[in-house]
Amino acid sequence: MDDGRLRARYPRRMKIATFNINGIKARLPRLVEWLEQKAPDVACLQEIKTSDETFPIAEIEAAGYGAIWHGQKGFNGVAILAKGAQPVERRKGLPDDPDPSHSRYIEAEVNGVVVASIYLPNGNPAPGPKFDYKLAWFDRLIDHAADLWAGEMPVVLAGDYNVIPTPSTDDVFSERAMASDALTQPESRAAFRRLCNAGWTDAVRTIHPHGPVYTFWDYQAGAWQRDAGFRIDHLMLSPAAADRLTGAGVDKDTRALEKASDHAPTWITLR
DNA sequence: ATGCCCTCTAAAAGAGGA
Repeated sequence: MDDGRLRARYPRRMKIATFNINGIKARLPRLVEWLEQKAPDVACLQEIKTSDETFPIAEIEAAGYGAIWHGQKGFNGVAILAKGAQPVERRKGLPDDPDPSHSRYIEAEVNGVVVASIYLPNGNPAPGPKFDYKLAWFDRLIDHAADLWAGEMPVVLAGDYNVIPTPSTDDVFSERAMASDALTQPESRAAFRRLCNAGWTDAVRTIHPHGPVYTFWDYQAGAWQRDAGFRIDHLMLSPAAADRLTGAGVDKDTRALEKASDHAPTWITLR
């Protein structure tokens, strides 16, 4: 086997991104540009907001990506794209979901890595049934993460967790402004800590231990212009994946474009 | 205190987002 084929099978570096695109149909030109410019090896998408039948697979394949998706008409919806490869689907939805009508989880194997694309419920208003649903969903994710932990392969749990991990301005422009929001509630943060304490590594914060690393800026009230953002898109790594972590970042330039999503793509590199 | 804005679907005096 020549070196080129070896590199294709065992790439020396793998870039894995998560991107809540807020509507894949409205965002398709931005998505294709981003794939061509940033060339992630794997892209986990959330809020594709389209049914399975209307997923724009032709355009994504034309950009050089294979894909699997778990769609839903109008809301939610997740996908996993792989550059020059077909992600091998492992599951759609979490185990034991009492309400499988929400399309919020899809999991695949790509190049020897298990990758999940996660759209955790927002949970507003808190308290209330939507907040209860968020916490219950998070508990099921943590249970499933324990099962993945027991497997052989490195695991990356990537997505929009809808949790601001800490009150620090490193994670949120104003804790006070967000005090009543489901994203900052003690129960939301406790669930996120349970995942961390189970041994999962918050990749972005590991690479950038200090300073703001926002991933979301609201469309309203000039949030982008005044950098009123927060950090809710996370890539959580199993030990085998964390051992290979070499870099992480946020594609802030993508948020500045016309017709941008309110989230920015967030990524890691693994050796 | 509330809404600011955006996308979806339906065709709204709307729902949902974060």
